[in-house]
Amino acid sequence: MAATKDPRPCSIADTLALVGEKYSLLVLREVCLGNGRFDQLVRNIGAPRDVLATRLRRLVDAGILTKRVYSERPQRFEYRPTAAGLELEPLLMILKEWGDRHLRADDRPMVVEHACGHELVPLVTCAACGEEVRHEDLTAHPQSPGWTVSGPVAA
Amino acid sequence: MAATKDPRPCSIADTLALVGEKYSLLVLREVCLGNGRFDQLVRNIGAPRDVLATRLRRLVDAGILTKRVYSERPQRFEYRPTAAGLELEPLLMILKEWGDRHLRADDRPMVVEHACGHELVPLVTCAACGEEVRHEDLTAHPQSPGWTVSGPVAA
DNA sequence: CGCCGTCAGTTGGAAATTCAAACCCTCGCC
DNA sequence: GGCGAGGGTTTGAATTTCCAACTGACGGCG
Repeated sequence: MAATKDPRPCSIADTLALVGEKYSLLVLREVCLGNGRFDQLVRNIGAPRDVLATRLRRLVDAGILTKRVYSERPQRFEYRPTAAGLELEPLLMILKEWGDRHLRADDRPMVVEHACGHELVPLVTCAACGEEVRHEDLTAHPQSPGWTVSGPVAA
Repeated sequence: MAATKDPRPCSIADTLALVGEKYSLLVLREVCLGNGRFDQLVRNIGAPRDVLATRLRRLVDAGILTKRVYSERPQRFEYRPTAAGLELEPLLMILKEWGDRHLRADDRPMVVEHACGHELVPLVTCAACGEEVRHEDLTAHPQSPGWTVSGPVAA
């Protein structure tokens, strides 16, 4: 799990170090759906119980989930997303949208409805101008020397 | 890698099966930055060469990357994102934004500029109404029986 | 009380992956 | 001929994953 050499310093990599392991984002999915109990997670995700236990510890440590007691005697727990965890939900929506479009043929296993009454189609926009983000409109500026980018990728 | 039992059918899981393995999204990052050559990828990502080779094959098979010859004699290759690959770039922006906000203290290693002249702050919005997506505004509707959701997660 | 069932994990050992370094092959260049 | 770059593959050891079984604290039932 240690970094091999010294790769590009990057917040994407840092975030993935927390939520990029197998099953972690599926845990977040279930927890966002309100299915936060251990056995529900095992069933809905299909992960081995030990791996799941490890992931849950990590996500709680990272401040993405909290472990709450929903019943003393018998003691029973439930995992819920923190505010920081909920901020990752858009990630799930984009993964879902991509999968629906590219991997499925009109048999979407889940439909998400937005409060406005329409089915949610998530769009990533620029907070400053409101435009949808397109690759050609982006320019990356590395802040540390030595970590260059090779310019825009033309079609 | 086989699914343990039969977990919830889900496009999020399907998409993660393609891009959720270790390093895959970092490959996409580099390729979107224009650093598509094998040795660049090894250096910038810090992945073992063999694992990287495996990931690249998988991403090409999935239609997320293409392998192009940029020089015959000596034969040299370069990986580039396909249209489908570029559609995953917003994912990277959200991971970056989350990491910048939660994992860093004003030492962002990369700044992305949008064509509008401002630094990019990605926002996920509803295509129908334009509003920013908030957890409380979403309702999930599973399409297959047996895969319930336990209702909204209150604060 | 004795037994069964649920929930939330832990344990143990075999199987699959990852890691790191070394190696290979094709070329261009001097 | 030797060196170096680019783009991988091979090898063997170190980690992780997987799976099934087990634990332990209860609650309920007869």
